[in-house]
Amino acid sequence: MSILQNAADVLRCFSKECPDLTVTEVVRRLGIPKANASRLLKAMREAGLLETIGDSYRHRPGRLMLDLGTAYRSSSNLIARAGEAVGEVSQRFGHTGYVSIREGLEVTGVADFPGTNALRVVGAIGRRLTAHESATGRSLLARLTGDEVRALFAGRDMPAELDEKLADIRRDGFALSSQEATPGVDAIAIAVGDPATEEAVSLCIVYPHSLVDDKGRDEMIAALSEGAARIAGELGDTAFVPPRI
Amino acid sequence: MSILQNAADVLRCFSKECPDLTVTEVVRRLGIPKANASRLLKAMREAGLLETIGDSYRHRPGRLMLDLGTAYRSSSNLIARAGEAVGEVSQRFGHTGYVSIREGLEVTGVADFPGTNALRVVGAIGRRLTAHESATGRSLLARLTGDEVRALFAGRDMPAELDEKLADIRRDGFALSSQEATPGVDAIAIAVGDPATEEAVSLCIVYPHSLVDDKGRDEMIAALSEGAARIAGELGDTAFVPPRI
DNA sequence: AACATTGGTTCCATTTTATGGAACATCGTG
DNA sequence: CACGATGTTCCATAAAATGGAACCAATGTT
Repeated sequence: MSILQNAADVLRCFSKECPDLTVTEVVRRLGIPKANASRLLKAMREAGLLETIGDSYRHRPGRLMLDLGTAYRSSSNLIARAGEAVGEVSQRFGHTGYVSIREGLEVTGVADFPGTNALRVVGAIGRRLTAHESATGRSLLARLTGDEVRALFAGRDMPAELDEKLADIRRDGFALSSQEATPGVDAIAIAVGDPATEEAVSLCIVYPHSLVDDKGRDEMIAALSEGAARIAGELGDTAFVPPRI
Repeated sequence: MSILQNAADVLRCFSKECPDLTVTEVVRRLGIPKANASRLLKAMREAGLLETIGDSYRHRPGRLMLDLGTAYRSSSNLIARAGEAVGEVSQRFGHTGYVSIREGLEVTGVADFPGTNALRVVGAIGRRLTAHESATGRSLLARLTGDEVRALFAGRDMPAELDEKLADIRRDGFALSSQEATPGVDAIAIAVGDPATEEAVSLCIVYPHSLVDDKGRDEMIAALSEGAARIAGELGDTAFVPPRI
């Protein structure tokens, strides 16, 4: 197996929750011989893929990785446009907004906008959610056909009401969640895609349930869908369903 | 040379300005044989370090890299704290703020806060600045001794007035720039370090020159230095100079 | 329609690296 | 000081990367 694969496996060990690793932690997680892990981390350090924290044994991703995240975002004008649209809505209403992408049954935030209200939802970026258990994930799943969704669940049980929920999203053009992943937190999500690159992103606003009534929610849906519709129009996304409240 | 080194070199080709690459672009930039580049990119793709955009020949950093940037930020509680402090100041005054780190004679933004004023400075993150030609860079250089700074310029000419400028920063505890990197844009920067990890970051606010008078500027210096002083106190940074306006 | 041009991949023998088990080194602690 | 936990070095073997050239495919060009 290529050493690149091993290096990538090491990198995959990092996350917001686990921001640094030692040689033995890598050994435990990947089940590789200690000697390999030691040399691998050393080589990755020398290549700049990792760096040590202070002069301790702890390793974190190299500084290089910061730039790559940025490059990723600007490589996709879908993400850039989506970020712009969400940023506007986030600022107008003061609630936190983010843009996320799906990979299999997981969704990850790629951009976020903190929101300005005193009571706001924080920390969306870098957190992984299960696609079918969040509005943002379902808005992305709804872009697939029923068969494609079932294929994603190959092996696992597909939640009973998911089909129905996705049908609703396909009809309405937007997804909602109320106190689902986090108590007291509601979310609105609308997905849009770029046919040229076959990417799709979800534009999402999260807000405290207690702070927003139906009217406020509908205003945000309208604002978000205006942004999404503009992007869909510009990029020629035919799968986009103009939201109807 | 390890293939990791080559892979890292490929990754270093990416930036905000160059968010995707083809095989031949890599060949041109790195001067390696075409066959190697082709196989290297393929291996990196298979490892998840890269991905292709749509079904074209263009490559961009893998999705993985997004998470790594996030991990990097949360690996350093200095960066996290600095981000918090800058975020508060940014929001209070509506101007863009960012946190950056120095590496040799370059500084890079690691976190940014867009600012809410209609007239604001955008796009700080991922952009590299020359350390001595920006307030944020000089605030970091001022933490070094004169000899250390001269060592950084080994070979190159060290700008004549830099020594003097850095002395001022060491005395005042903050750095200013007025229309230096960008016409019409001023900046305030204060550096703070974590003795435990030997990291240092700069807290910086950038704002349109035309929008802020001396009084407003001093208020921002005060707010920023309050945040910086709190961090310095908590982490025990003895090199920190409490700013005096 | 034949022909260069550009961009990418595959093939092969040779050279360079990675592997994993075990011995060795280092550090902090009871 | 001995212990346990962690990280590094050594070695022969197994597995890679290398680079030159041939090959493939799409795109313009006369």
